[in-house]
Amino acid sequence: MSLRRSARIATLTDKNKQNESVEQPTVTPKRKVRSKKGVEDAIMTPARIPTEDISRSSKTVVYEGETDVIDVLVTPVETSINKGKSRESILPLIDVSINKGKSKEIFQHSDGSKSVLEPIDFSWLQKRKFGQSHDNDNDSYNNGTSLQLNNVNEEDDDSDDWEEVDLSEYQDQSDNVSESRPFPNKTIQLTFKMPKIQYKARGITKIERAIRQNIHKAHLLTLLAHGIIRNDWCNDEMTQAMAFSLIEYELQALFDKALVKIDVKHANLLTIALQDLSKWWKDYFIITKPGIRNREYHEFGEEGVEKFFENDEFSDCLPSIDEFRSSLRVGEGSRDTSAQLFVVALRSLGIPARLVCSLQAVSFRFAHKNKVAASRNRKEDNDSNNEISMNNNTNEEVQRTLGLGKYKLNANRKNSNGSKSKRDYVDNGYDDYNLLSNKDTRVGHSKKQRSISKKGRKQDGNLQKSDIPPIFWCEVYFAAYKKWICVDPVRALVNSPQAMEPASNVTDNIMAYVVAYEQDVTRRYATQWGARTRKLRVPVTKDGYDWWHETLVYFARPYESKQDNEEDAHLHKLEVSERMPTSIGAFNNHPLYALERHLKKFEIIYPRQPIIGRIRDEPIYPRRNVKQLHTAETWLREGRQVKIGEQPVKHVKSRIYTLSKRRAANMASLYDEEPPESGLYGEWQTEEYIPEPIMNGKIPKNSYGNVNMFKESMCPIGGVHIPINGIGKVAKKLGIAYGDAVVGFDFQARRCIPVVHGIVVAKESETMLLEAWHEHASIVEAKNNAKREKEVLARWRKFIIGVQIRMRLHNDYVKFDLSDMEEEESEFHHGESEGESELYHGDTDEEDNNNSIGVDNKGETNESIVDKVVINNNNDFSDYMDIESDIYEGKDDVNTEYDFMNEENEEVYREGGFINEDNDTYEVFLLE
DNA sequence: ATGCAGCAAACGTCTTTGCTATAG
DNA sequence: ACTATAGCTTTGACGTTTGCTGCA
Repeated sequence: MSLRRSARIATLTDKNKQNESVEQPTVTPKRKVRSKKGVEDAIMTPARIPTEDISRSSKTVVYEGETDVIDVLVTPVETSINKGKSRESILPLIDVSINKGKSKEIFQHSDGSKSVLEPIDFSWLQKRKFGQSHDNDNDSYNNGTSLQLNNVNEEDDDSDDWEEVDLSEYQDQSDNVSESRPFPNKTIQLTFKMPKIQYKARGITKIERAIRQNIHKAHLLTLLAHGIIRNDWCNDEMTQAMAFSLIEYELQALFDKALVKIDVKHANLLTIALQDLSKWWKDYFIITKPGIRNREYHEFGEEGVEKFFENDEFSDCLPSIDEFRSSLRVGEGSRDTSAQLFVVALRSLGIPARLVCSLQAVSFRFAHKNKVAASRNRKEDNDSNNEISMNNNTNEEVQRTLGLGKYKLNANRKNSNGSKSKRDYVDNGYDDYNLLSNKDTRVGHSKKQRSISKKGRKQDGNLQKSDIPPIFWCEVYFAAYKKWICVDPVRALVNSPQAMEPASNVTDNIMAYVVAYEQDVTRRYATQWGARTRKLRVPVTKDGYDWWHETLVYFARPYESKQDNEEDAHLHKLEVSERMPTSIGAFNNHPLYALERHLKKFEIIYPRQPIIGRIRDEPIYPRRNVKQLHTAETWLREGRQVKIGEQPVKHVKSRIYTLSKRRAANMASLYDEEPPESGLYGEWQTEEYIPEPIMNGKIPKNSYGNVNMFKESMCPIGGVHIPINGIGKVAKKLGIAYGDAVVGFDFQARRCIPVVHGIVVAKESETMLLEAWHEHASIVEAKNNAKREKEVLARWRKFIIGVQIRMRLHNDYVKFDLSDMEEEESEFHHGESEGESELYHGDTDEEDNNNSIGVDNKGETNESIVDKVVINNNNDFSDYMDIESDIYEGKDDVNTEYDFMNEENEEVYREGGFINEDNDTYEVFLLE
């Protein structure tokens, strides 16, 4: 038996053909089919069948998952091809779909070889013509040993891809099913072994990346807002007063002294004062919590966040400024609060101090899978060992969360010696208002008031002396240096910006955005700005949109101070003087340095001096020497031309983008020609395109008979570009020499199509041409208007005649025959209307205006039963809305014909349309 | 354990001047 | 006979980025 298929079964290797005819079980007697020998060995190549097509089609495809059975129902399909251009043909089709929508499947054959199975392209199939008569009908019916797959055009020369399929093997089995009709139900069952191929987990999609980036941005904004609020609190007079009263007089005096004069000597004094103040602060303020920490993405959405917020120990939650003040009063809180209150203290002393925060937004980058897994495992381990080593776990967890690195928390938290002295200073009953009025007595106050101990006060020596970089710290402006100097009160560090940057392997403190309210000062602290830090921030998009910059502008001061300018200059200097990266990879896309190995295809280093360093013997060049190259054509596109005598500085293999080029390349490869290369030029080798002049009224054209007008500057000298499409015809008519102006290219279906916009003519003919154009345009417009008017009137005429016919039918057959309807109708007709008079609208000629269309019945049709129909667009139909809505709701069965009275007691006939309430128009359905 | 280089996969950019049949 | 126009063609290649892996 045989099977008629229109599947393309092509081969990868075996090109031998076996032309065996086959019996046709379906409508068409037999087809010639090409495929590879043996179904089992068949390798199906044609690809790209859209899976939707398969699912929508009537043909049946059964895929039974692990059972590896594919049922294929062969259905004869009648197809008309090419809109009647070609003969109709009948086309049996097979749908083969495997693995639910995967576009490409790999099949393992019995011999172990793998091949790609590509489903059948039905649209392609349907376009193939099938011959209606077949020479070998008898043969095919008789021997029935081979399966012939489609190809209809037996004479077709492109048959190389097609092979006969010997189905004898397969047929032996299926013969048992039915002798006379081998496939009574036209179902074929093909059995394949499922490929044992592990598909790699898909990588990160664009959407996932966008989601993460948005989460990152949202988180940044909340952190930014958090800092703004805390900074506002730092400006609170009351809190400042409280802080001021706490500071010992000696310290205050020291600051007063340092601020007397602006010079280096006094600056040194200020440094000392700051150091002393931080030492004092370190003693006064006890850190009980670490404050904000960076969290990994996977920790969100799990129990991590809730745990984080439930456990007060890890959060830095101060609901209002009251808690902020009380934290100052009590002298304990998170490390963040400590830094913030220190800013309060500085500002209370009149020191210009900025609150600095390294925003810890959850990263939008994707953690390495093993890292995530490791961290999860660690967590699980902890959970499972909970009972056994509760203490250790707590410590570990706390340690991890706090980001304390190698610092071990003291399991036996005792109130260490360090806090003893402080207890003396704590005063729960501190009176704010009292303080305000008694600033002079503040020293006494503070000393005295710190004598009360506070029970339950926790203090951890490790938290106090931890030397890990902070999240919050501050900056003090040194007028003498014209610089902002960083101060970390917790570690009593002054002017050690490098100590603020956490190690790159720390995960819970990532320095990417350092904001000094309100300035981005990241570059002061990030030592590897170009190589590392930059990549942690929301990237600037291709079109130059810098989200972070735009956001900060929104929050920034409306004015720019001199300090800001100085700072910008300083930060820029820092960026420029950043130390070189130490790894090869870090040079890739580095803003300052470049290696030759990272050059892109259209880039070159020019000039190759200076070499500013070496890494593993590779010279390091400044990034500014990396120059973009283009082909001569591309430069022309930019309105530039290569200078005479310049040679390409680089050659690259040219890529083939268009069909014509592909054909040319294929031809060339036949002759073993080398693939073409294109020469690249740098901008320094080019000059502004110099257009050719118009000589003797002749427009200079390119080899395609056009004028290149990629830029307006490319217009031929003495010529003018008239960017009006269609003006070429006019020029031609007038006999004016012109050239089509090519302004660019469109690319579709792998074809390049020049975009012509207007023409180029000699300047002297411009006026004449434009006049002719206007004339031409007005003629065309008038023609079009006349045409349109004619069409409109024709439609109205048709409509009105239709209405008249309908009315007459109604009156003749409905009204008089169905007496019970009459009553009902008459309601709508306002009691008027009997027979023809219903539509008759007396002498209304004078009522016609622009808003009405009156059509006189000139007896052109015998159907006419009315003289005039008025459609008025300007009336307020709201009065009729009730009736209209009745119609819409189907309360009225005869909802096609009504006439109404408008305000002028004028009948308005409306039928077959509806009122558009939105724009108060009456829309008409023209009944064909 | 850490950092680096190379690998693999996904994403995104680059492309740079027809032909034929039919209707009017 | 000539001109204008619709429809058809074939469904990309490869450079760059980025996460992953293995090695030193």
